Amino acid sequence: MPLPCKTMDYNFTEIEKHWQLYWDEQNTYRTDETSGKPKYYILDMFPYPSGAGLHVGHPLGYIASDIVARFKRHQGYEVLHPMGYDAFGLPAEQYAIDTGNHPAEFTEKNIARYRQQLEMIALSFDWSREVKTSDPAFYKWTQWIFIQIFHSWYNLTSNKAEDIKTLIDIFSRDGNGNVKAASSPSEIFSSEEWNNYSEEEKQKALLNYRLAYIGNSEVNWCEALGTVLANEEVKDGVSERGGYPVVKRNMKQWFMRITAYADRLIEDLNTIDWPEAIKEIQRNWIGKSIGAEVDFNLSTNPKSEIRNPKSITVFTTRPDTIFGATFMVLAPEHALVQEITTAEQRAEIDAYIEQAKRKSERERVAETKKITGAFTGAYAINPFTGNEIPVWIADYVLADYGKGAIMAVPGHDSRDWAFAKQFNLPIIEVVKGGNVEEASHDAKEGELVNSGFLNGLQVKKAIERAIEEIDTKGIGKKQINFRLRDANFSRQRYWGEPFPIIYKNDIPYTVDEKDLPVILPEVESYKPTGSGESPLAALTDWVNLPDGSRRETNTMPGWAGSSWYFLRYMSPNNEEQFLSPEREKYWQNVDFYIGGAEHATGHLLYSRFWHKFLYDRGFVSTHGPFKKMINQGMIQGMSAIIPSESTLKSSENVFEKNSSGNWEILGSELHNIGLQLITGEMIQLFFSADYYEDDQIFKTWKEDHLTLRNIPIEYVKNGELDFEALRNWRTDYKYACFVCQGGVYIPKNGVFETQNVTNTYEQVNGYNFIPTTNDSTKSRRFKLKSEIEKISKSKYNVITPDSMVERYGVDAFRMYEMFLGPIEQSKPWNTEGIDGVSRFLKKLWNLFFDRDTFIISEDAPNADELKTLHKTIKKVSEDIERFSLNTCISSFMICVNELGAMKCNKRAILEPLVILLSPFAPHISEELWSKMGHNDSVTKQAYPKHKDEYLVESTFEYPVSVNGKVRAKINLDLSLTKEQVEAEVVKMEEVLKWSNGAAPKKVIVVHGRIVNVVV
RNA sequence: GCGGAUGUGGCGUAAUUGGUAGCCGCGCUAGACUUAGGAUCUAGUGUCGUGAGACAUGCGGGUUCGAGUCCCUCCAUCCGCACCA
Repeated sequence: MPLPCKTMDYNFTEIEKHWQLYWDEQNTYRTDETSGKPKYYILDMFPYPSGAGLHVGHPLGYIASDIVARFKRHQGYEVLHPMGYDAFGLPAEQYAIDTGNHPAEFTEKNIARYRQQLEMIALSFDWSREVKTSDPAFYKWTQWIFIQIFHSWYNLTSNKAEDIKTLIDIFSRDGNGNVKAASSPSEIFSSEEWNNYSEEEKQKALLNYRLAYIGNSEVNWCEALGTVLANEEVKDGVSERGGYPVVKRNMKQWFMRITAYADRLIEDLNTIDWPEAIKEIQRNWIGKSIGAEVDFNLSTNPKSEIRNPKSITVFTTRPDTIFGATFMVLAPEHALVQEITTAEQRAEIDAYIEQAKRKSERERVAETKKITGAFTGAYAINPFTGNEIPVWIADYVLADYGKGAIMAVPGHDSRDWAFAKQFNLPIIEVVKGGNVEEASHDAKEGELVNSGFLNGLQVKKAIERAIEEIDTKGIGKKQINFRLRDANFSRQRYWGEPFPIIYKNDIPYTVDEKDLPVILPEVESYKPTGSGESPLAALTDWVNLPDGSRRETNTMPGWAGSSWYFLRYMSPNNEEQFLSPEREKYWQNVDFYIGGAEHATGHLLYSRFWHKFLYDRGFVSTHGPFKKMINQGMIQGMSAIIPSESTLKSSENVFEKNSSGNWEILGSELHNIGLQLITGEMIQLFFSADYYEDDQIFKTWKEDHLTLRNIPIEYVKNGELDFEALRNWRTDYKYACFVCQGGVYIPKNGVFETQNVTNTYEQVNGYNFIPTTNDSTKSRRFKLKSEIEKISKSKYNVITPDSMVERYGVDAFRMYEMFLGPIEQSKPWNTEGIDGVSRFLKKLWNLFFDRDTFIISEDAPNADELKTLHKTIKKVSEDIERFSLNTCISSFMICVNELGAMKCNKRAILEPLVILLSPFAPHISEELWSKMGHNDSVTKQAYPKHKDEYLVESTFEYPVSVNGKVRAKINLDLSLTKEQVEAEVVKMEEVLKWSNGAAPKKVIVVHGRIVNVVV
């Protein structure tokens, strides 16, 4: 059912409307697991529906994934290509606080706008699978997964998460003494003790082992805002919104024991096809370091008050440097500090601890370079040298990493070195290769010296040897540490998933699964309570249950829903299970994931964590959620920036005639041209970019007088500023004048009168142009300075897909987005280039028309036509596979240019071409397909395959280079051997000319490629 | 400071394995046509030079018959992390 197009005009608006309706009615993009085809799951990252809607940067990844999805359908795959929304989050909450309206209202409005824009650009999503994290039908299952995590523990022996029941069995049989689990510190109990525990005591003990547990943690507390902030809301120690001070505050929080998975999360990175950059960020974030734990005994030095010598355990990655350990440093919070501090040093130590505690986040950040510390008075014994070494405390040692204590090796650690210099502690060289008097030698290479049995060994070997010795002596062991911390899972917010948790006597219990979901209740006020609790805490009726128990009032963080949403798409309407097992079996996991790199340590890490947990517990069958991933680059905006002067008052004159008789605009001393404003209004001067660049006087003047102003980019067309549009933009621009090197454009609205210059007026495009110089080299064009910046409302550089679609159509827009360059690269959006693809579509359309008549020829194609087609099929298919979509568009252009030159309108060529193009430009393809007499959709056709036989050449024009520089060409039969080619080449006039007739020293023939003659 | 990525015409880019650097498009220049347009078509367009030619892929070296591509040094830009022992 083609549109009855009577003319050869390519009317994209009608065509696109028509076919979108058709696809909608036919359910063309509905996914069907029962098709029996092989599966392909291609996913876009979950968008947060912001109030601003989509700009041209957003659809880049969506269009790319859509092309791949359509391509895979043509290839016979059943494709899952869904879309939904990460609908909980801060902007909606902030909106609610500001307006008093429900955040759901704001969210719904934004979702509607997103949906409308996404549908507009013909993304082939199966919309029947749309999900929203804020929908109770969805978050019921987020809560359900939380419950599973809560009822699980991590068994280090089996190296996986297990049902908490298996732990309870172990406890009742053997107690916890021999349990190897990822856990919080807990007291040792026997099976007998366990069995005699009350229910409450049991629950308390189990909480230390659960994968979701309650812990005390420092949160970012912002007093001025009366709320807790997420890390990403804090910048340099102050709140991102408002810039108020943020301090650390200890609060009870839910945690996810992601650290249990640290090693598997780091190891699995080697098995997935993700961008190296993301994998590297995750590796650094998890921060695996291999080293050793070593005990240092405290000295019984008479100066020390220690009666029962104890030891301090440190973690080090450089056990080889232990002979160079000349002092120790503990974190101020270290448990032993109080115990070992001598009476003499107590005051100093207490003062140091006190000031370290008081430091706000901001001060801590600001003072990272200041070296502080205090001596405890205690000494430890270096187990290898036997020397007494002083024990210090300093806040450069972190309490929650390793053992919260280090052996300081100032010769080979720059932080220790700085500390030693500051407090005059000894520095010993133990690895050759630097000068430890001047700087520490941190490099992990060199030969050991001053190190007893390690002398002469290289660092790598020495590390192994030192660990062996530490082990033999029984003072420590090899140890692996991770930088990764357990993930805070509590938010003191309203707009998030409520926890399925009820407290009885302060012990958390999960809500019965049959009572899920725990619905987010309505509240009176969305404002923070000021006490650091979520707004839910104010709902006493909701919080307090009749039996005296109470609900958890925190909500889950944004990443809860996004950690598993990709699984829900497989069976979005299953009311009985979070995921239908048979669907999981079919879809498994995401084959190809496209999105931004900004989620490297958030969503992309947490998703892997949850997925692994679900795998351990048998809910999914794959190790990881996303097999292959690509990060699309950011599209930047092109901002128009104009220097402007806005302080001129009407009473002042603006231009003046200089001694040589030219009209000039000078600095503050300039004024006084024979032009004067008569209305008494303020005027605005805008200056051309070349004025700005070239004029020295102007340059100095601008410092004091000019502001660089962003103006709406849509007022710039083909590099020219639309004066009228700018003047109408803001009322204070009503009398704007435009100054360029050669003169000034003044609006003809009669606001100026002239003195002595009446005759020099020229009428230009509705403006009075007043030349200010006789110098004809000075340009009369008004040029714009443009700058590449992030797309944002405040820069007036937002371009919406809507405006592009209206002017050029969806197909042109889609193709242009891809044409911009490689998908991974960030690049600026420049609307001007879209004409190129727009012309391409018209040229393609015209291939099918003879004047106004649609004509398709049934003639057999010739060799050239076949070659053009098959070359294109080959290139496009290969390029989609390697995700190089910009080069696909080039190939299509070359193809249509060539067919146009051949005036080809043969069905045998154009039919495959239309199928080939349909993933990129689905509307025009569908229209042409149906015009060629087909009743079914082009989207259902098999993708063409190229045939090599049409591509083979019999001859090749060899470039002939002499000493590596191409000097001539020669057309030779490809059947010639290397020797035959060489014989032909050496005879060539050009070659003889460059070799002065002498025989070449050497001739290199690369068959079918190039010939190089060395003379 | 550490780690990662990227540097090619006026602009976006191409060159999949070491083999003709600049494909495709924008812009620009000239011309044609005309219903005078935000249309279409033709030719040209890396730089210098009248020309032969020379020089050109951030800078400087190296390997090679041959380097945008491989190796070394440096520079610039962007993005992570930032006292993690």
